[in-house]
Amino acid sequence: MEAEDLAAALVGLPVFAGLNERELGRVVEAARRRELDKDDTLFEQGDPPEAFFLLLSGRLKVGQVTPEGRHVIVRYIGPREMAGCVAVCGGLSYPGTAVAVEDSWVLAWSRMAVARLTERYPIIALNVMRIMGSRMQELQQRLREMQTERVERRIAHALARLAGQAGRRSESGVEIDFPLSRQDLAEMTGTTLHTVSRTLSAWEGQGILDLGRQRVTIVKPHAVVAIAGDLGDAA
Amino acid sequence: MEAEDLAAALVGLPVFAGLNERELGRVVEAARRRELDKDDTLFEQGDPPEAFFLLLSGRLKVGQVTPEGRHVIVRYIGPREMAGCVAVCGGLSYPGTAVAVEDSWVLAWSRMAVARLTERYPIIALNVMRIMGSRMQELQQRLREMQTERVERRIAHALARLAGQAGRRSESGVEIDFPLSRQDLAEMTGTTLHTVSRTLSAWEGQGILDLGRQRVTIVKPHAVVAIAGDLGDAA
DNA sequence: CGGAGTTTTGAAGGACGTCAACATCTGTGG
DNA sequence: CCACAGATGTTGACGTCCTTCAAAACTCCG
Repeated sequence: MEAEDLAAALVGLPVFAGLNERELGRVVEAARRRELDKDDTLFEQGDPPEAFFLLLSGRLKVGQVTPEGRHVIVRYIGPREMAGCVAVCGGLSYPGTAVAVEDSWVLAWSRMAVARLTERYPIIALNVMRIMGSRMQELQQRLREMQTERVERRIAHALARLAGQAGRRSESGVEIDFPLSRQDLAEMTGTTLHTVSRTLSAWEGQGILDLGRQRVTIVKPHAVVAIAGDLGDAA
Repeated sequence: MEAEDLAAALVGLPVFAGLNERELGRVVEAARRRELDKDDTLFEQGDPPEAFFLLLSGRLKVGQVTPEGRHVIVRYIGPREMAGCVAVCGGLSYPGTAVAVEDSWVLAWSRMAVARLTERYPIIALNVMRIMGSRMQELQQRLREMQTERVERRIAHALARLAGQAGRRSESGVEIDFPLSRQDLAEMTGTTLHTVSRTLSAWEGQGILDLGRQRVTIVKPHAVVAIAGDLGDAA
């Protein structure tokens, strides 16, 4: 990919909204490109934040490990999304570990480059502020779900969110477009892989889902939304 | 309180770090002061975000209500802390409702004033970015707790956090310095007031706490931290 | 003193985690 | 090409943490 193409890829991104083409070119020049193979680690929980990333292609999984060794998935990051922004915004370390769940390409700006860019183009700081605001709303919503909702609903919510982020229309419905295990879903929703397995199996029995190894296809999206929403059953 | 005193009150605040006294004066001039009586509402969930606030004195409770009518407390805000920042940072509405739990004073900047100030003093945007970064870390930590920890520990965590934010040394220990009901603690930790009552009573029996109506005093802070940390019992 | 809000405590039931065993799939190497 | 190991997924039984339901005691305030 050439520099011009990269700049083109940045057009329309909320982070760089308000910059013209030439300015985008400058921004791209300050970045390094980096390729990640599946299962490669981009940054590790606790590391000093050296860079801020933008995902060009592929998909990342950001997770945390508790002192007791329990794994939690904070979020998945798709193409044209940022990663590492929390840490670079003044954090002392990355709060989580980012791993590629597919082969991926990222753009990386060093901490210094970020400082220079935000100084030169203050609008970037405003854009980041806006994006972090919406991420905080998202986090607050998940926190509320965790506090008030049953496991079944939380799983439905997670599936609905994933379908929105990474859903691909297939012949039988909407397929989550990256390898997603029962364990992953459990770590997203604060439950166990057993409960996830049971729940998904039940839904498959009702024709709502089509399941495979590390693969979920939503056959009846409306049913999933209904479960996530407020209806207890959705036959 | 006079304008000069207000400017003095702003010195040392992370939001306005990097501004000199004269600039702080300008910032103060752009704000309106507002008094809140106990139980007054500062802003309501869903309202369009009209202003951004800084708490001068007193204490606010930010909560959300789910579509099903369950209440969740997002956070408490103490003196010198910001409120409404998520919404003003590009949100379409306030994500929660802010209510004064004590008589309070706030400084309020209208949305337009915020836009003018961040344009004139870009460092403010950078500061806000930093603050939001640390708040996001805090939120992620709570989310992790909700997913991995038992109720008992979550309550201990909540108490430890509150003691840090609003603890006042009294003769018998550290007292949470504002009215805090069992229901409030339940809404912070995702449980019921019954479970909170039972848990706190047990701890009082062990001499860890001293309880009253809407009042909690931590007699043995180390025991609370131990429960929150990793030890199952703390006699 | 009355009444509303808060707190305590008991009992019963259920949602979900834990433990255990087995099935299935994938990739690797002989 | 097949066998095997390791990862992943399924399912059942059981226990328990916690919610739900219920009732009573307590505290503050007018």
